[in-house]
Amino acid sequence: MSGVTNRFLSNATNRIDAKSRVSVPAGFRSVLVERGIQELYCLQDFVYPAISVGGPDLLDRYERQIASVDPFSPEANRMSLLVHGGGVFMRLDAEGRLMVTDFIRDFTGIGTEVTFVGRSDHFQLWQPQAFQDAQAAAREARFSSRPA
Amino acid sequence: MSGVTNRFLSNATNRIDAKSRVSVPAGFRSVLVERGIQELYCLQDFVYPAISVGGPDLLDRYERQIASVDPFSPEANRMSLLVHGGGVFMRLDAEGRLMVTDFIRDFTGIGTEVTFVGRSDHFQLWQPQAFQDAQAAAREARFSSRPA
DNA sequence: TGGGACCATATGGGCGTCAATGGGAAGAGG
DNA sequence: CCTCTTCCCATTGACGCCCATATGGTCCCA
Repeated sequence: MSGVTNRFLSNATNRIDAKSRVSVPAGFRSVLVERGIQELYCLQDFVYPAISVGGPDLLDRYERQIASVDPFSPEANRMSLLVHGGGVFMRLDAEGRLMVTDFIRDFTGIGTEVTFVGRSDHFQLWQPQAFQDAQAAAREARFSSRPA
Repeated sequence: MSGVTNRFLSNATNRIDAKSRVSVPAGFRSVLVERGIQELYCLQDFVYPAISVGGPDLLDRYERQIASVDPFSPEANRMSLLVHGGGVFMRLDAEGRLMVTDFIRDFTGIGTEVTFVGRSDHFQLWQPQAFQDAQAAAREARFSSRPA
């Protein structure tokens, strides 16, 4: 079924407080509950300056990929460096907020606000303007000729 | 299963004090406890300028790898030189710190700070900047095939 | 149909606990 | 006898856990 509560959809922008916390949009939180996700696995996106956030299954998916090659190969070493060394587990506080660490700030350029972007089976953290730009660029590339 | 306390994940950078000690991140320490690891086996990574740290099982795994290739190959010879000749056992002190020896400094270029990098079944010690660079390079190289 | 009670989300901040760090003193080894 | 290491305790700063407030929207009822 294609209900609304079991997928991460749409986007929202929230403010970061003085303690570097930001509320995860309520809609996303209910998806997390729906999916029984408590531990959040966070990883740098491979293409965009964004942090991907999902359940442990997100990590599983990458690990299966690693397992498919020789574990001692430089290839596997490189993947593990990103997936294991670059990935972080986080949890939300009682109010459904997460910490915006330097790890997240440095990679995304996030300053005072975070744009949450649904990606179906996970969601992402973006610097608001970067998200606008990337979306505009994606639109541009897909529908090549369109006057603004 | 992909619990959080039974694998080494994510990364953290800690300072080395005047006595050349550095705190192992609390998260990593609990994984060590979880796995019943007391003696730490350390050796040089085959690819990167990093020291790999794990339990005695880490040594086992490398020995099996050596055994799986032609024992007279330059490859096996080289691996044995590193694994058997280059490996070191260490222990943590009561506060969960380890000594940063010259063996570690020389191979990694570590100066005043250490970046601890989770690698699932073991973790690594990196010079902070070297880790940043290696990760950026790995991301650049990306995967040959990507998850759907 | 307009007003108001009610509710959920987002946001702000206090406070206790624990990890990270620094340094002193006792013990082992050369 | 001197140095290097190990054990122990003190400090501090970050993070988790808790409760308080604001803001916007919805529903109910007059």
